Amino acid sequence: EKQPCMPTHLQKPLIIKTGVQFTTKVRLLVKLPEVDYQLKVKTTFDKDLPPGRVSRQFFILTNNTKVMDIEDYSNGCLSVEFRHLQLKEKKYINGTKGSEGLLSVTEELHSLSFEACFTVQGLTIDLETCSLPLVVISNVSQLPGGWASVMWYNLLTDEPRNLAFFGNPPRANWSQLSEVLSWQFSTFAGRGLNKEQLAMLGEKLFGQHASCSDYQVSWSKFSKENIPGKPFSFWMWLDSILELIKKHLLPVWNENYIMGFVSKEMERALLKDKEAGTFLLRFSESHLGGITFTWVEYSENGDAKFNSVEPYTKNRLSALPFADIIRDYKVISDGVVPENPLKFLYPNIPKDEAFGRLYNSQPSKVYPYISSTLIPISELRPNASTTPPSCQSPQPPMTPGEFDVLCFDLSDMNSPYSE
Amino acid sequence: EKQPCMPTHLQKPLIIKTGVQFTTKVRLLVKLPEVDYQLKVKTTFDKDLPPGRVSRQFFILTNNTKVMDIEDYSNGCLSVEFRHLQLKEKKYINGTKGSEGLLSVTEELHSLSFEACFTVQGLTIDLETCSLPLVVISNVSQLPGGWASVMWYNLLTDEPRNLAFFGNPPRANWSQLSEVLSWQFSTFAGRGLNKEQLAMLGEKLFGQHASCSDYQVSWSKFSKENIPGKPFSFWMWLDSILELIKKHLLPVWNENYIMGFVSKEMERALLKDKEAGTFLLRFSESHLGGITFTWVEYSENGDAKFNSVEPYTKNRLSALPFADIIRDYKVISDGVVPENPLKFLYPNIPKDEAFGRLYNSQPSKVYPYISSTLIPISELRPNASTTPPSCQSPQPPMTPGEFDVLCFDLSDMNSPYSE
DNA sequence: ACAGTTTCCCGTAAATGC
DNA sequence: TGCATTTACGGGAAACTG
Repeated sequence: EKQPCMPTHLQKPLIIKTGVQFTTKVRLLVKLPEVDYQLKVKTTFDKDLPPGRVSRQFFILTNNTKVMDIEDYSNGCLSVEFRHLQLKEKKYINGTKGSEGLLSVTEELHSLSFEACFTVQGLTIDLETCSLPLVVISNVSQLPGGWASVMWYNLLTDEPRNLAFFGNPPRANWSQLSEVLSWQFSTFAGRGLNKEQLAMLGEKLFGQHASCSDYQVSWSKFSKENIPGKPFSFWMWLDSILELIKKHLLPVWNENYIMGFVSKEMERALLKDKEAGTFLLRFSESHLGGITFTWVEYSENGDAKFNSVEPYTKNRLSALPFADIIRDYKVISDGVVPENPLKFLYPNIPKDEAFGRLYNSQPSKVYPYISSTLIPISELRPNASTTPPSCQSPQPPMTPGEFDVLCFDLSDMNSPYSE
Repeated sequence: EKQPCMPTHLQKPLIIKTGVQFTTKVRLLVKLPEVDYQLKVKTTFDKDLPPGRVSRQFFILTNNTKVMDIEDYSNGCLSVEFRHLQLKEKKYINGTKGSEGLLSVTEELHSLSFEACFTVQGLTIDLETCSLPLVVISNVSQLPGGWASVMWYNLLTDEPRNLAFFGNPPRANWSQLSEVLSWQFSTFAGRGLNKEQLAMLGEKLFGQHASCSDYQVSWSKFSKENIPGKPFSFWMWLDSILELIKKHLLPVWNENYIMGFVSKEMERALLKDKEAGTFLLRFSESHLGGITFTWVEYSENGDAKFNSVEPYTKNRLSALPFADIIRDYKVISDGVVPENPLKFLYPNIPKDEAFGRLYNSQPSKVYPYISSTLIPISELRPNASTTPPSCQSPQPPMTPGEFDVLCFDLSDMNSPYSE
């Protein structure tokens, strides 16, 4: 006699942080006859999990029952919104933790259940439904891992609540995955990734075999294994860049001035033979969340020389916005007057024409003080060098594909991390 | 038959933040005969307060009883340490809040009580004692206000628990107060304030009448009223500087390179006739937690010209350490090659001699990148000016007086804010 | 010892209360 | 409405815990 209130469509797992409030809403899609009594809904965390299935157990710290109400703004159906819900971990549940120690916390999927019971014409009916899969984290530092799970789940299954998904996660085709990655950028940074940028990402995952859009990526390779020679996984690296854009590079990114994902080889191929002082902007591949610029100049004998500045990370960028860095960057070679080597944004846009609108208005007058600003400089000693390796080929931007976002009909989650 | 376990000596109020753990320890100074049973101590917050006396009420969220133990490292007396105590505010206690709405939260004094009961030879004895006065805050932004209360209480009363102290707080003699202020700096920043620095502070409080060491300062003038023309009180200003020193200027302050508290008039009097490029370091009087440098230069006709840079605040200083700012500061006047105008720390110490040891080691090589650093610059347009007013006279440093710190015998508090 | 995970708590921002 | 105070929670770091 327990029966799901409604079949639900494709549901996305979302992320909840313990100790941080979230909101969830349940809507009754069937019209009940004669609803003149109160319909109480109770929400429970991980209600139906066989114990031991997940290694961590949580409970709802706050009030978890509420009476349904007629939705004011809609067609009069019943709904209830739980606010200020908060999750807390159950500690020391009979000795030790559950079995699946193989999964990391962000691979562990959970769910919220909703129950209601009512009697109509002498017949008692139990309604029950269950939310989308959820990832529970305890610190925002786990958010990137949580997002990786969300993406992988959405991409690779239509099952509404396969909580064991990460026990044996399927591989993704690069053609699908690259679309999702581009969608991340268009959703959170306002502009997706173009063909060349995606090609570079594919190359990072597969090596030089690139192009092949039906290569497959394993979950592990995507977000768990470190990139060879680096102390972080592919997704951790990519997400650090997404964060950098969101917090410090939004206008520059949206103007499409950041080529960003381009190999060092490609970079050289592009800049070679461009006018001296032509530069492009590229994300660091060696450090998390860094952006650098590379410019070309020519020695007396005509040899191209490529210089890249030490990547700027969030700390530096919060001291000085990136456009201002580009405007003010100076190189001092051997006591000569400092000069800004950045003249043309690749392929040939005069710097101020590209970035002019993005420069910060100059320091306010703070009478009686002399205003002061920070400027980024490099001092060149005549004994540095850089290495040159192989090559490849990119081009202009393309519109990111649309990612199919489906709605969650019956219950609607809202945590700070839900979108 | 309730009797205080021990008279206690001078006790200092300390600061507890709601929701943040603190520790307190009670020691039984009388030796009990035949202690073969467990002596349980219970701690209560604001136990004896007549309701309505304070406007906010709090309770101990965590376990508040514990059994006394023989202190291992000492002479075998009984003691108990409560850890992980946490305070939470009682909400909506019978309608509205208490009466004393006149006091701000940091003026409201509270206390912790400790009770124990034991039976010896058929005689039941209740022991009870009560902690030092306490200030309860809910956000670290209230910490400066809390410290002001702690200082005023310690300075002006010997009463162990006059919780009504701020109902009518006495005035302080400047001679006492200045000693306490200096002690704040020597305790938290490693170096106290000298005679000249204190004179400048006195002047700020009293105006030009200064010198008079028996001037009195009211509690309100010290920490509640704003300085005329400024949006902050004297103590808020001073504390912002203390914080700036603690976080960003410790070595420079301890080397005594920051004159800091010096009026603009005095500054000019000092720098006048010093060699061009002589500078001194001074805290901003117009903004909270700022430090600036002022240097002297001379025009062709020999007139002294004084320049002060826009004060550096914690944000700037966390992007670039202050010593490096001094090392790298450059002024660009009308396209001429940038020059560092700072040559000699007042009175005549060559800059690098003074600050050399404090400079950050130069940027690490980040092959294959060109390392980069931020430098502070000012661009001078030939239309700025500065104002000159009156004068006075400072000199070299003096050792700060010792502040009489008395121990708390019976119970010992420990919160992150207790010292 | 160590890595994965959680807790702690400052500091900013937003919300709340008076 | 404005100011005083509290709550919220990201982010860095420490503590925990197998």
